[in-house]
Amino acid sequence: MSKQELELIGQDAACCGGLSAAPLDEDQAADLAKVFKALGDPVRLRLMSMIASRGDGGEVCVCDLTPAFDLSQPTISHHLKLLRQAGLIDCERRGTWVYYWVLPGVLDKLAAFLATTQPAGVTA
Amino acid sequence: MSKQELELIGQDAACCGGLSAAPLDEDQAADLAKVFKALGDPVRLRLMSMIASRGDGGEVCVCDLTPAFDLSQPTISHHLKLLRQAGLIDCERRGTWVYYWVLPGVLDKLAAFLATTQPAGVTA
DNA sequence: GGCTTGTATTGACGTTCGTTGATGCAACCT
DNA sequence: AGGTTGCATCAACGAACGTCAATACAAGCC
Repeated sequence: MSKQELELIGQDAACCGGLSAAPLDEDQAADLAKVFKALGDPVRLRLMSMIASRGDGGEVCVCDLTPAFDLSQPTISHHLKLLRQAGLIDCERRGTWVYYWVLPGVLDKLAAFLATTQPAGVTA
Repeated sequence: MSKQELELIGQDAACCGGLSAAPLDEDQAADLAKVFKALGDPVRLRLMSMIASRGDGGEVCVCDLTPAFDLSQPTISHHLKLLRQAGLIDCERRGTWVYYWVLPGVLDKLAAFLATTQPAGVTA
């Protein structure tokens, strides 16, 4: 159930000094744009927020997410799939229900990528 | 020349505790999604990076941005307009040329919004 | 004035995206 | 086994997006 994420925030965002450090090359830009594009939809942003606000290691059942929107169930499922393909979240089926959580470190790596003041000691 | 930005990263991202603090309401999500959508294109990400890497208060002439892409001049102009409407950059015409710069604080506010570990003393 | 250069806007095109109803699959319960 | 519930996938639709050629605008130069 959990496969095919991008795992690009590790190499690109963390290592290469961030958006303001130096001009991105085409590949870095293409990879990172996928992540921002995934966050560039109100429904997906709310989904991310609902999942992320469960705290570290927290999980949310799809059955708790869907009723918060005026959208059909396939639409929510589609947005969750996009977030998963962007490497932001992962999921697991337990019995009848499917639980989603935020992949650890992803949001902080993205934040570090955007920040203009680079945190000390990130050279490694 | 400089008008019609969003200026939403001030109210939403900074004040309301960030993505992981609590579920976003629809309005916050809609506003912030516009910013992430603006960053969700490889060309616009590279443009942002090229402008932001000029440092604090740094400016870039359009004539330095356009030749870095295999795209027509109107396309670059269009992407710059979207970044400006998202409240990320601003511009000014000086003589024949137009210079762009990153609006101060925007990237750091976005980074703070994404970070799961909220920086201390942001309650005000 | 006209000519040239740099940038923005317009109008059109093909592609991608967001959404839905219908359907399929997985797991539980009699 | 059959029936029910939760979630994913499929196929199709309109809307939004990225791109371009053509055009318009602004400023400098002759």
